[in-house]
Amino acid sequence: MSKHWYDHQQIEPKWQQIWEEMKLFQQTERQETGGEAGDPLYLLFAFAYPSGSGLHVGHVESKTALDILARYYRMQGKKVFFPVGWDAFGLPAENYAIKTGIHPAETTRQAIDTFRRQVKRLGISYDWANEIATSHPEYYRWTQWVFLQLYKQGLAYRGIGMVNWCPGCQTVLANEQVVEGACERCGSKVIQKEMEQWFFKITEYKDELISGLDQVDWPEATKHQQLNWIGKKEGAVVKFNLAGSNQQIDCFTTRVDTVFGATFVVMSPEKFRDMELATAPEQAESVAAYIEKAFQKTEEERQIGEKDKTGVDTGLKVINPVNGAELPLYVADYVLGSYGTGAVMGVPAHDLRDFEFAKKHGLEVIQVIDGGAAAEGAECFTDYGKLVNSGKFDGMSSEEAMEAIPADFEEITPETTYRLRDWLISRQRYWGAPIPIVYDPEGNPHPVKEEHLPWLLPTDVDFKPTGESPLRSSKEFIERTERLYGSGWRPEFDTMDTFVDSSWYYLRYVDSRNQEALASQEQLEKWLPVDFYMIGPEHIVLHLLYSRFFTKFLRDQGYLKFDEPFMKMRHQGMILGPDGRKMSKSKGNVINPDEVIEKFGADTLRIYEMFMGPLDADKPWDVRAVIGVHKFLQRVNRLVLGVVERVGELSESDSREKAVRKLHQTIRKVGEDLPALKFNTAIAALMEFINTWDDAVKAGTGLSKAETLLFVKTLAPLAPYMAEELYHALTGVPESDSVHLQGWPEYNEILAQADTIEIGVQVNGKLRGTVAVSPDMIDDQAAVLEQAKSMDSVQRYLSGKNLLKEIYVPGRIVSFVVGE
RNA sequence: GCCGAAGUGGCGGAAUCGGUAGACGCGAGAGACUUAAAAUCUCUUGACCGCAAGGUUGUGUGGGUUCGAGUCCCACCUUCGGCACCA
Repeated sequence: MSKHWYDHQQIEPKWQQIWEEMKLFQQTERQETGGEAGDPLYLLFAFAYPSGSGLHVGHVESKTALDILARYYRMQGKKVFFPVGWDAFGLPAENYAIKTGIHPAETTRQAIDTFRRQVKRLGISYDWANEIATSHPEYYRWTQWVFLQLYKQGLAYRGIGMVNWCPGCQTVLANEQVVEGACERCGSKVIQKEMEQWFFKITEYKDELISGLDQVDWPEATKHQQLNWIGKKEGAVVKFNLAGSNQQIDCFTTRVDTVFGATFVVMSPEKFRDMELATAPEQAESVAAYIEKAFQKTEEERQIGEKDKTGVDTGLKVINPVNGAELPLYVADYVLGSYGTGAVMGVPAHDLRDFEFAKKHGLEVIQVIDGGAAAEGAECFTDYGKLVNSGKFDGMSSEEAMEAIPADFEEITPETTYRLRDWLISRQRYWGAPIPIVYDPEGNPHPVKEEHLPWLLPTDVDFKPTGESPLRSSKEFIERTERLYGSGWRPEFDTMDTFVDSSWYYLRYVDSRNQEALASQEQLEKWLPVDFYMIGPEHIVLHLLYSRFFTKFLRDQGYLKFDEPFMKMRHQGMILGPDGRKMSKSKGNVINPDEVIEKFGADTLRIYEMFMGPLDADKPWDVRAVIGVHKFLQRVNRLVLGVVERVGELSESDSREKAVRKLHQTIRKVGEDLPALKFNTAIAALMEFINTWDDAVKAGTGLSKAETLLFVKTLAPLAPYMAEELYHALTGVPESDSVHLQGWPEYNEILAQADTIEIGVQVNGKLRGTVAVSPDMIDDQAAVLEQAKSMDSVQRYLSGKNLLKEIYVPGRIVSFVVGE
């Protein structure tokens, strides 16, 4: 081992401890003691679920990326808020409790301790003073408070919702517990069951959840997914009168231009039941049986049976308002009760599903759109075209007809429909925030009084599945309710979806110890909205939608003054196993960050993960490449310590000038790449610089202490431990000083310029040589062309030919076009 | 099926206001040092032809625009992610 070996096992723990004692990154505490100048900048990492298996290399990637930004912006003089917390409620801890009997609070506490230790070891510069955990009563107290605000405004309501029900275990199952349509525990077939549940009326904000996306800097693909989830569609509702009755069936359609081609109408089983339509005795039995069967179907079966197009004729007739045609009314489960109006007009000639249904049930097909050549021979033509068989609308285009037809019939009105449904938040689970509702002896819900918050999660609970919410088994919970609200009162036994916890945590962070409010106005206004949010791609639909909903709601209640919570957002990609597949225990391809830190150090792990490739891409782990990064850091260490120990003057030479230029170019490049999240190219630039510097040292010269210091500062956000160690070695300042309190180094504009620029010379599009041009003659068109033309390798292709065209794009390319 | 993202050496990837493709790293090969190994250092490394100078070819496929295309346009193929009987 050489004398300049960097021993991470000694150095990293040393600085970790010193930083902790100094409270170096505890922005909030620093503020209280006078604060410091600079623009506030809120950097947010999607808080993690503290799983029992500890920190994953994927966590390391996103935490490190954000940490680099935090450190870089601090050096730029910004006042950075970089908080940390835990999404601590959730199913895994509860399942573990069912298996082992260990209370989820205990396993969660242990898991958080492990995560905290690992994160600190990584050198993440979190502001620990505002650490939160959603399972802490002082946190979920405010989760419950938000629920009560929603309740007061009528946006939290009770309704009928579908749950996965296991008839074997007599219990509700989460979607993850349903494996191929069966209970993962006992293997029974899971059915859908209706239960009274609590909902949040997110649909109240559906339009603003669309328009608000214009305000934010998010990846377009993410916005797209949000839009698809909300699923706004413009169309029309056609009212079909029920023959011999004053009842009407509303059918939503996006293709009202095809209304003359309707040959039947189909209702969803739910809709038919809810409308309580009277069928003739001969059909009543088969219709009832069909509906019964449809409700017994599981989600899985509905999907498997997709192609079937089962259905039953009700015997009832409806009247098409556009032409008075009498059409049969069917009930079929290919029509969804929860979308549109729950009923559709069947236009088999122009809708594939209707076509399949018509084929199966022997229904008429009437073509009303002429697609021209495109429709030739097609049995079912679903594109737009010219209307035919549509009375006075014949000859119109589909687009024209979609305007004209609703304008002409009272029974047809333009209508917009959405895919988004209200948010079902009830969970028949233990490890979550209790829903702050109590029921009087008549069963009417009442909000828990605010003075009774936090409405504590009881601890005397049996976790074993019994078919009921675990909270029912708590004597304390029931006694508490009766004591506070009166005898015969009972609490709501369900807990809230953990997405509720995570929909507002970024608000609590800014004032996490506040006892009087969710957060003070002052702190909210100072930091929010979040400037930059880093989140995994798995959370881009629901978590974001729910958080945006909460933000808009709290704004309307006067607590917030902004519309969107996350102004800029980016996603980290997934780190795959060395085999290129998703890491999992069963595949045995999991990389443990602790082991990497043990062997190579946190700085190596950080830089390796940042160097793997673009942040948002999925990348496989390469065990050997980690060593390459480690070698790079060892070279850095050796070169810097060489400067510390050097005696005598530096000799001026070409290679020294080269190194100095490279230094300034590197500072510029890294300063550009870090805020652009291009960590991989920033590190490549640092490596190039090290190569150039090393060349200079080998040529008997090198860099001065002051120059070396610039480099160490440039390295500091990426390799915080090594940079701190080398900073102290170079300057000899006391331990209470830190490289992480220094300003970002400024580069010298002139030195950062390249001394000569190599420009390619093309003849007929093929590269035939390069010319070296100095920066001061870069715009000298004639001189550069002359120089290029005179080169032998170019002349060879020019002589004896006609020079048709000569092009010089300054600093880029010379291009000659020749002909015979 | 629909929506979205992406296809570049042996590997991870760089270069996208169109302008020298393959930066940086890994791996591989040759060499130096060493009793030997590790570590370190030097050189080579897209493919093909050539002793060399050099040439040809090359960014998923096929067309197109252009002096010039990884980058733009059209059509297609493959992979991954999301949604999925959404009327």
